[in-house]
Amino acid sequence: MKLFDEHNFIQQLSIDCVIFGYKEKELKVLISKVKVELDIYTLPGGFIKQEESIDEAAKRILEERTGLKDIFLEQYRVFGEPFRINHEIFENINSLKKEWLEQGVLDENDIKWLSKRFVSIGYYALVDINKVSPQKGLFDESVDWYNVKELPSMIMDHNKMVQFALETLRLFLDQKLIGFNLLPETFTIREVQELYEAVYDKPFARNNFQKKILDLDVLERLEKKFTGAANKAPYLYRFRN
Amino acid sequence: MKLFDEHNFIQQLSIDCVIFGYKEKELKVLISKVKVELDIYTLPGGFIKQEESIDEAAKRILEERTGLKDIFLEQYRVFGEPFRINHEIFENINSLKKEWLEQGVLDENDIKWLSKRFVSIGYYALVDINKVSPQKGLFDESVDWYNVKELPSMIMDHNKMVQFALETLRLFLDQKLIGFNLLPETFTIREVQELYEAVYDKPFARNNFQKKILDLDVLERLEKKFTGAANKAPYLYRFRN
DNA sequence: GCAAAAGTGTTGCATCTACACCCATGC
DNA sequence: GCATGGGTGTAGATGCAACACTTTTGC
Repeated sequence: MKLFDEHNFIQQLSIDCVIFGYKEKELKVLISKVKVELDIYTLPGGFIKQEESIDEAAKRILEERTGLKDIFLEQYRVFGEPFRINHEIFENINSLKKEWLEQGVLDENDIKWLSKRFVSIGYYALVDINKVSPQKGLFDESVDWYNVKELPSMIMDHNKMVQFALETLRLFLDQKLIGFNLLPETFTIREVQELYEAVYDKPFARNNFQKKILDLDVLERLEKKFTGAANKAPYLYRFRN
Repeated sequence: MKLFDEHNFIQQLSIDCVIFGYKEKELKVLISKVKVELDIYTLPGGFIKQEESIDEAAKRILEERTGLKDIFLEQYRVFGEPFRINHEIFENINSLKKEWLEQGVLDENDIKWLSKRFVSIGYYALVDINKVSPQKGLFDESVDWYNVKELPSMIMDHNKMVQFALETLRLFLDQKLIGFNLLPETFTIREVQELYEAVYDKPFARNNFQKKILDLDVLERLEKKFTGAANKAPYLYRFRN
């Protein structure tokens, strides 16, 4: 089955997404395990159709893996070293290649197409992890969330891609107030603080943080949240757009 | 003469450079006028060879037009709308196309190659304008410096590309101390201030600016510069790396 | 001396940080 | 009452902007 060719997609150009989620005080990244006997991990990625913009392509790729539309998503850097070739997948696993060919998942032209050098546009996305049920792609054995501090070793420069994405996230978290994309609809200030601490990997002073966030004047105070714990109930907040 | 094909270059992917220079209190951009009867202007650009990284490609393109090596040069954004096709050049100027074909500058395959949709990686460069003698590319009638505030209307989204490059420059001028790349080897504080005023298009308070720049502790004070003017001679400074 | 521009110092305001204190809740 | 965590207030430090003043130069 001919999946890829230059009439449908732009050749040698891909998009890879660093999808950030947040849960249990940990910043997490969505990573695919490729369906091969070796343990090969990659960022969710895809290609650009001839008739769509790169932003639309990134949106499509994201929707395929997360089921979500209308997500915060932005390009942050291009990765274009000449060694960016999928050696790991398309050279060292001939048995699998054979299987794919036999099952008609791919044909020889697809393999050739995929084996070229790729320049990849890095996008990063911020999602509410509770709304996502990760979807496997064509080549995926599984798709899972990993703590950004304990990532598996991925193909090519994908680990470096996450590093750059994290730096971009840190740069803009405050500046553009994008962090709320990682939280559920309502949340307490402490939860915001714990998110910030996960992103920057450092503690913040509780009271000053509270003041700083409230002074931004972007949160709407709702009712109190009774946790059952032996202390004052914190207020819930909602992000005003 | 077959110039372009997918064995030498990556298809449908280009690099466009916003080359900033500074002279006479004006921030300038290097722009090509294309060798056609109409007035068509473009940013200097080029393609990526199969064996080189995108940074190397950008460096090569920059060197071709400016003759300079070791220049500050960084990617800043990818432009990937599906309408990014060279209509202006390759559809509305059939007479010229004929000429090129007859003279053997290009062949039909090259025209086809160039007529596709291109995704373009935007790079911006900062150069000492005095060291540059702009070189014409293959399709250029002329290459000149234009005040960033009075640019001609360029093809496709090239004006927008300059706008984004300028925003990136403004973001990093202070943060990364890259402004000194636009100045000659030695300069006065006033010259630095005038550069900043040109970039941000707003005035700065003289004495506070001086303090701020010197407090950065990156300048080395040299001898005084006697201008012949009826006032105190300013010191010259050199940027310490 | 005087005008012009360089260089330095000072004061006030806004912002950030550290510390202190009171409030609500369950046991 | 007491431990726990939420919420608010205040003093000190730091950084930036506005203003004032002195210095050097050529006429």
